[in-house]
Amino acid sequence: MAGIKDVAQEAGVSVSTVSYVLSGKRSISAKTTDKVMAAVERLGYTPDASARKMRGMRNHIFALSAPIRGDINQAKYNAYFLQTAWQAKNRGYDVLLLTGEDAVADIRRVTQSNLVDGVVLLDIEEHDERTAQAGSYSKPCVAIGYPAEHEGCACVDIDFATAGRMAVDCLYSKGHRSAMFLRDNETDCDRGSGYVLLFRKALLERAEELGMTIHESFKHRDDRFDAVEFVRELCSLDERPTAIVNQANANVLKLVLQQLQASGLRVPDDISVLSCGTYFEGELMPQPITEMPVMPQELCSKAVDLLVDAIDERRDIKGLVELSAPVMHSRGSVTKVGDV
Amino acid sequence: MAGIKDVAQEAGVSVSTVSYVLSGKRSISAKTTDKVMAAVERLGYTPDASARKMRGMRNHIFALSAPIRGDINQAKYNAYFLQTAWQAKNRGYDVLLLTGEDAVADIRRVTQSNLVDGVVLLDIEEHDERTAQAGSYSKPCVAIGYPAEHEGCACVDIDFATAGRMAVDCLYSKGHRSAMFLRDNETDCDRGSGYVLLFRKALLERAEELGMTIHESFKHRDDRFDAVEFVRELCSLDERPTAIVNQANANVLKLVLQQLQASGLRVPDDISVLSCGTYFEGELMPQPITEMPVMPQELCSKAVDLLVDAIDERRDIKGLVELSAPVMHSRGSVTKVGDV
DNA sequence: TTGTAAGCGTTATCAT
DNA sequence: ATGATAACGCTTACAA
Repeated sequence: MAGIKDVAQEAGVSVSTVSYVLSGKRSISAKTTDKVMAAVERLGYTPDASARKMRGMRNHIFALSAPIRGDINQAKYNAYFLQTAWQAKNRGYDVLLLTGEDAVADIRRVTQSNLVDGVVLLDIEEHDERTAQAGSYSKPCVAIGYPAEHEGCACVDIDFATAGRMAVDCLYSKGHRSAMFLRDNETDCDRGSGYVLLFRKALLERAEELGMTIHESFKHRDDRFDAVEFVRELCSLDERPTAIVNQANANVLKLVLQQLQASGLRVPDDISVLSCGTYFEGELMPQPITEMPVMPQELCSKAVDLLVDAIDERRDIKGLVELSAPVMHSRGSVTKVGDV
Repeated sequence: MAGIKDVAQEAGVSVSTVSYVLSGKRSISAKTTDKVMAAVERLGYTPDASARKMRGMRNHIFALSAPIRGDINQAKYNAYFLQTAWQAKNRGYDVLLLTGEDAVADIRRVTQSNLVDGVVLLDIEEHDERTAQAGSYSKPCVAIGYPAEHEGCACVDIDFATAGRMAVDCLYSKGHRSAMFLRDNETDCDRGSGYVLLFRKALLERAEELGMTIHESFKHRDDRFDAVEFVRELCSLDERPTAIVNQANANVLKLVLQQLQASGLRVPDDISVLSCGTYFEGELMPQPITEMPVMPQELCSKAVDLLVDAIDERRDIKGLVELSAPVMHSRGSVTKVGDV
């Protein structure tokens, strides 16, 4: 591998001249510049990343922590991986993927050894060890999610409390007085994903305020969702709910939509469907579903911007919380009901 | 940040002693070891990754190239990301994610600057610039896939040619003489994903040999698969095919299965379904489907092993090709037909 | 068993 | 406008 010394020799100049030509940090004569660039070209010289960083320069790498937890289907994080990597590249950073089970240990290892300049946290739980320890990391840290303990890092998330209220308000204003709340299997809740809890709390509270009824239902058999049972319960309720608020994934919702059709219930004529905190972009739904989606692109973009700011501008982002307003994408699956 | 000098001072020994205690490369008295370890603990010392690598040591990072191509649904690569990261960690390596559109440029950048010790290539096309250029990378490289040009790197893949023949043999031996070939929308084919081409070629050739009829069908409207039209065509054929060979993704197959049911065709009584090169583990299929799956775990494991071997043992893996035998997972969706 | 010092490839501070 | 050189934090050959 050709080093800066080889280039200097090839060009007949000193190493510092080569360095300055490449960095542009001082004025160099056109002739010298040409000689050096030619030599660089000829030798295929690329500066060594480690040596460069030894001089106190940035590494231009940050860690992306997405611990693999056996029970969870991780497919939904793919969009976050790609968006983070993409945004990082836009800002001149590479992404080091950390998927080990002991996430805190991994983060400590890569931050303390100066392998990375910062950390992005994915798949945040309500009580997340990674954010709880963030204050002790030697590099800035941004969480995509909104955990209870977040003094040591910045947080970026959708405002799920508002989303919960918006969901109720949307339905209530269209005359709905009773709705089913459809969630994924309980794993996520047990783990305590913050957004699920927040959304549910706000949903129930706002419904209470307005005097709207929310039926919670968990129909899972052998870890699989039972759509037939769900629809059966829906139909058997005294005052049949006129809407479904969905927070489950695409597969579960598809099963429900199918079963509704099989039961002769048309969407939205017989029942409205509103999906929240989901991401059906590109998913093949039987019909378009009105949605307040999560926004991987927006969240990742914000997170990366914040982190790069903290790194490059030495900005202190500890404890910062940025919640994005939920956005309602009307796709016709929610309609008015009654005499409203 | 505490450095090795601080530790040496704190422990009252020389820097080299600290280094040797940590590396275990020479025998140190128990007393000294204790003193040093205590100091390391007290100061929370972690060696600097760059400085370490400057001394010719490995970086213990490799690049994972998965270029974002606008038209493709990247969700299917998630399993490969995670498996690669997981296997890498088992072998003591971290993974740097490269998703830039100009993949070759990214790879050159990280290999030439010694940021990574090796490269793993994902989502390989039949004619892939990344493998075509692999010979000129300054680090070893493994492709998960089997492209035309692969002199400069190692390749790890399922043996899709054999899979194609196995699919035909399986159906033929059960009395099937005519089948529909169901593929994803044509994007993958146009791009020329190697495995799709290989599988199709072998499938058609073997069918020809045995005198079996394969109907190819592309029913896509507005970039969406039209299951209704597909089943209509299936039923309208003179000698109605008794089997479907599927290579499309879970969503497309689900639509077809649904439509078959709607048309009164039962699987496998009225029509057999065999899926190849897919990965339905954990997907919610209406019913279990006999499958020759792709095997992310096995492929990634092999790829990582190969790469780590090349890095740590300086083994030359250029041009190496390792094809895994396809495995048939019988799940009851293929049955005998006629008087066999 | 332990210490001293050279050197890895850069960048930045001097000097010229 | 350019060159010589110290320094970054570590590993290891050589000395004691």
